Amino acid sequence: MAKSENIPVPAVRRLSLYLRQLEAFNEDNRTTVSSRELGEALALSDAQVRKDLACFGQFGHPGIGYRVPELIQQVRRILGTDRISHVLLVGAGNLGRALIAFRGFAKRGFELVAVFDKDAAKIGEMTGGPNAIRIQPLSEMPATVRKHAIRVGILAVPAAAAQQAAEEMVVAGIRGILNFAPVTLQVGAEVEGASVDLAIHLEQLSFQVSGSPA
Amino acid sequence: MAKSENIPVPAVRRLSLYLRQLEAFNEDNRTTVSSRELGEALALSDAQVRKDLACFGQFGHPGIGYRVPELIQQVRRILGTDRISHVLLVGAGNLGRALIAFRGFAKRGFELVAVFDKDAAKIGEMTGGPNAIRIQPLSEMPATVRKHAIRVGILAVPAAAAQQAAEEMVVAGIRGILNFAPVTLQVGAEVEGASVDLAIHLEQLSFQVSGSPA
DNA sequence: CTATGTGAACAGCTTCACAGCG
DNA sequence: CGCTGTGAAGCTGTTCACATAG
Repeated sequence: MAKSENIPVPAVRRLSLYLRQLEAFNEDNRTTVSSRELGEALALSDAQVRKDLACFGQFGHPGIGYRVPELIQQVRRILGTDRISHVLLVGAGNLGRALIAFRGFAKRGFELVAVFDKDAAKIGEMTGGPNAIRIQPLSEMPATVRKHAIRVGILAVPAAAAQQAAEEMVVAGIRGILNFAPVTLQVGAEVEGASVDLAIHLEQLSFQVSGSPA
Repeated sequence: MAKSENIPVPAVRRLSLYLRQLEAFNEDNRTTVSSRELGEALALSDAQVRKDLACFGQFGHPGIGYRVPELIQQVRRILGTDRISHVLLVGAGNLGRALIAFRGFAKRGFELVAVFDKDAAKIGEMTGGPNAIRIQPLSEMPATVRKHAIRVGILAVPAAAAQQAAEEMVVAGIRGILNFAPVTLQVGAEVEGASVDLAIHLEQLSFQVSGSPA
């Protein structure tokens, strides 16, 4: 039975990995999978897989394992990606444009419906590449957020502009920010933040590669 | 004194955050910082900051705090970024090109010195934008890795090509892979891996935004 | 016999609280 | 005094081992 409280944060992170792997199994027409198989594909123990899933309900079938399509549906429901979520982007620079062209979002239940930039020269311009979309001024953000019921936004502006842009996103009604700028955003507790800093990931690898013995 | 063993993985992750914040303080010409101030800027407790740093040595000065330039130097040394590290990129698609144009690497001690792609049509082409660089065939990777003493590589190819590309990187001598493809790479224990999956980060935000009360 | 779900044991990380130094 | 460094305590997450179900 679902332990509605006491859900470890790491378990939620792994839930996304389970979903990704389950979808891979599903495309290979696997119908069931055991906790051991799922764990092996993700370098986790079987017990870990079972404990994580047990946080949210009883999805397994003793002697059988987990039915792949069923579990996919359940995990999507838990993560809130069983319906399409509208997402916006602030910052149409190099990274922002790469994100617009990225086709991986739709597959996972996200649709990029609006792009904003501070630079007046970019406003109104259509971005190139696939999924082209019109760039709007920041002033239109509150209305667009309301219109499309957007809750999550991606922030891809230079470090110096990030804090202010984040504040404008919060004012516009954004509840979760995926931040690509190399700064720690100071936002209220009512807003969730997640950061991706490319240089930091390289640093971590650098440490691991230097530190481990040959 | 440095506890040369028993270094918590989370402490190493935070080390990169400390460095980033210290550099921000340094640009504001702050000369010293206390564990409390450093922690506040990163939403961590003062004790956490002290414990983390104490894993690697005694850098603080009682009554004063930490001297900013001194600590920056120490942390860089620990992370292995006190010298420039050469990095390669596999995959010159949308994301790859955005990474090539990204100026944030150099500031943190990384230099992108080579780009590889499987697509014969792209070979030899110079990428556009800043930091333009020639695209090489995968067959040249082993020689280039040796020539530039490259240890870390960025993998930015489609999911279906990622595993094979990763294996070629390992054969070429790469020791750490930063993977942007939405798959779990199966690599030997002698190779370090780190993954960035944009859809997964959005999923996590989606969960947090849905799950928390209004 | 296979594979889940789960209490109990274990390990690891964080917080606390304070001695000690400048 | 202010602030670090650190043992001890507390807490959270993981692994183990087994009862249970198909």
